[in-house]
Amino acid sequence: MAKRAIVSQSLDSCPINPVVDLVFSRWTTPILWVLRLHGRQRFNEIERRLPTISPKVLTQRLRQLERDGLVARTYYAEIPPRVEYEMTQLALSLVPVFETLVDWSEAHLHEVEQARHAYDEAI
Amino acid sequence: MAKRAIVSQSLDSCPINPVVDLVFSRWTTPILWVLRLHGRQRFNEIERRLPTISPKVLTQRLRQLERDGLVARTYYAEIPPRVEYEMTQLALSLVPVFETLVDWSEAHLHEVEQARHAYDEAI
DNA sequence: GAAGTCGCTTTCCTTTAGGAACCTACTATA
DNA sequence: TATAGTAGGTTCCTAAAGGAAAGCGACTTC
Repeated sequence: MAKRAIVSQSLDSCPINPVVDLVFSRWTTPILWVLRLHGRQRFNEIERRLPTISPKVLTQRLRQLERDGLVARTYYAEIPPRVEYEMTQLALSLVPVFETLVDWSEAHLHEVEQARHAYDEAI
Repeated sequence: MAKRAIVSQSLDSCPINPVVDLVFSRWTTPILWVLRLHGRQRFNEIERRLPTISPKVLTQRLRQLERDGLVARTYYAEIPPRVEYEMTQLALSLVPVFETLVDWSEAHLHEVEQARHAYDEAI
């Protein structure tokens, strides 16, 4: 808590840092992407579509996304229990942001590859 | 290396993941932001403007940004030595992306705050 | 002669994220 | 009886990131 306060004190000069922490921490964009592509779905469906995520981490990320208001969780007290996850309106408002990133990626990512090769060639 | 390959196998379904790794890994946006705000500058100037970064990490990040083609490094063999860093054209092409993030932040970040409070209140 | 400047590098240490494997209660199915 | 499926929780462990502090070479300043 105190550490976070000190860090943010220096990082607040970068106004996009809160959004980065929110949206671009590990696994959050893949999860949101899967939810966007395949709509409302259950825990195990998400897990199957993200083959390398462990259930522990998936739970952690989904809880965080739920707390941040980006994912809605619906619990059905059936047997066996059923839980469904979906993007919220707030998360949907991020879609244009993602599209901007996809556009940049398509336009410029190969330049990054070139730069890396050039850098590595030059030792 | 092998691990990275396995990970990307499952994360490539999220097409913005390479950009996220590139631009939104820790400290990269604050560094780019400082370079954008204050233009071409020296190592110690960046360090002073990011009070909590350690020189080791700043060096690591600058090298990575240089390799990725986002930052240009100019070395002057004077005594004491002088080094200047600046954004490349490639990095400047990211500015609209950053602005999209700032816009989203201004429009929606308070909703995230509200969602967190609501979640925490509900235990 | 001591200290400061610059752009790092090196070493050591702590923190943290994340993976693996196992566990839960309950039921339907084979 | 055994197995599978449901949505996770728990424990243990390791790899990696990152911070703190010291040092370096070559020179200038006090």
